[in-house]
Amino acid sequence: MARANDEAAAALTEYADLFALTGGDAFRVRSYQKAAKAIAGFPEDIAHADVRRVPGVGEAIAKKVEEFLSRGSFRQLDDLRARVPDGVLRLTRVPTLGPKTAMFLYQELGIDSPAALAAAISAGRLAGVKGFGPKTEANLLKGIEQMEQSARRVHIGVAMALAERIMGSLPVERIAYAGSLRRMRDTIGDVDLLTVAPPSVMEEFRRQPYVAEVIAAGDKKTSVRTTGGVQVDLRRVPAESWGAALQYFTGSKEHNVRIREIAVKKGWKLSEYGLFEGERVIAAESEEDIYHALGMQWVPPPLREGGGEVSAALKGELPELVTLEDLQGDLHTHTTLTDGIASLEDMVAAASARGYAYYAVTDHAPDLVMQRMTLEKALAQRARLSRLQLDYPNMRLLHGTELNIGPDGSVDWPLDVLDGFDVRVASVHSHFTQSREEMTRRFIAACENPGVQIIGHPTTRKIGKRGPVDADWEAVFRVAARTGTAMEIDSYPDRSDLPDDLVRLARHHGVKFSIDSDSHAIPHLAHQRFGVGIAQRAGLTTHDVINTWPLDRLLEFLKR
DNA sequence: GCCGTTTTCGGCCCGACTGTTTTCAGTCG
Repeated sequence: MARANDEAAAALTEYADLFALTGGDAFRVRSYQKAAKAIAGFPEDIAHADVRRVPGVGEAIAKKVEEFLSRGSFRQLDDLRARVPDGVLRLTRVPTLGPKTAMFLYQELGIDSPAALAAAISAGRLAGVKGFGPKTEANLLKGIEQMEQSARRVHIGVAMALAERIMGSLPVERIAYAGSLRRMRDTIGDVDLLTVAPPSVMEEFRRQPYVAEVIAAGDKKTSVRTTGGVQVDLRRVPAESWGAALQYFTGSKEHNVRIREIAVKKGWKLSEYGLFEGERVIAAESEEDIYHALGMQWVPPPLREGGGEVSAALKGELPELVTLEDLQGDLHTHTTLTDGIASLEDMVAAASARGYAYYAVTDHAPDLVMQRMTLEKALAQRARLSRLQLDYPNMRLLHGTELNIGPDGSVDWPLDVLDGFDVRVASVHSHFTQSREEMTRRFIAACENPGVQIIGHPTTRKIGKRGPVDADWEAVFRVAARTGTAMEIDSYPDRSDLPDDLVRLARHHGVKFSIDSDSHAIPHLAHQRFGVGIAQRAGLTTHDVINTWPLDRLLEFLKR
């Protein structure tokens, strides 16, 4: 993972936001945003490649990025940071609150953070202020509350990239992540790392450029807050206790309580140093040995949530969970034809390098007006794809589309046009606030449409930004099962959608799933691993996941 | 600030929704 890309992209995005706040030209704002997106999605590490080769990066942005790479910031960014308090930037993270409003609140009322805004609304200071009626105030308060709830936690994409960066930065014999990250939870509070290394690793860790603040510094455990605001705990463990430490620090707490009870019943003791009978070590070096010694199957980390997995493992009845290697392809991806940033040819080449048996290109359909799709463009893409197929004898290219489920449940194209696509994903992209009844009717109508095969990112949540839509999911899943409509597990980490509780519910009703990346750039193809984590936590097997199936069986299913 | 079989200037994704307004600004996807 090219981390320099992500950091440079983050700096440019921050600059774009600050530039917008200070009244900068909107087209330039867009240029910075576009360049940031392109840099984040650029397959090569820009620390070692010329950033001018990234589309959307010209001389001016290249200079900024180069300065950023050499010293962690650039002059124009420093200037704007000095002019706009950090809290004002955070104001724009409140849903429905954009740059204009944020700057107005700051300059006219001295409101310089979401917390200050909440206090001002509660104190009635916004009453009578032009543009702030009762509904706006209520919406803002709700948005701030949502933000505060999700603050301090990051989605798995951020946590995983950070963990992998840290692991790569320390020259140690052994290092691994534990905690909720290893359990592949969709949000992570702090990152737990275990290492086998000499004590000097702690000082080396504290000196790394991503460390903003040292919270605790010992020779067994060091805690820091990173520049991104995430807390990271690094623990040194003895090599002979590696498995016990991994087990202990992976959790969950509920899971570990159950495991320790079993040990105690046998007259043993389980700690982060091992499984002991008195002084005698029964197992400690490997996690598998510990579980086996306790008379149970090794439990895959995503299942370790205290939800019946321990009794299942004792009976030897854990499901054979779907794995990343089981996936034969990806059924939801984009290209530059709509909002992707890599060409059809490049995306297909990257998919082939991942060894897929099949790969679907599903650019947006016309109803999402901003994407400027037309039937002519879609058909031209189909022709391009079939020519491209000749170069990939081992991978079947599927021409698909991501339809837009309108407020009434209808989709972009009539049935005869839909029939021409191999893969039809349909997703909600607007009207998120419909009532439960309307939303339920909307999804049911989409499931009953014979032209729809897969419901994309069903709840449409964006972690830390937007909650899930409200629907009677049980009713939707019943119809999906009856009509053979698959639910997507969208692996894009800020979506992680469906969430695992709804996956369990859907599976209970007999629904099948498609674990897709929803890629808009080449590196996104690797996000499928996050979707597999959700599927594992929900107990899915290859039986449940249509894109683990061989092509023939998949196509048969998609015929409905 | 980027880009160019509309090419070195003048465009740049565009329409809809929301809450407020009494004709529209701001935000979003």
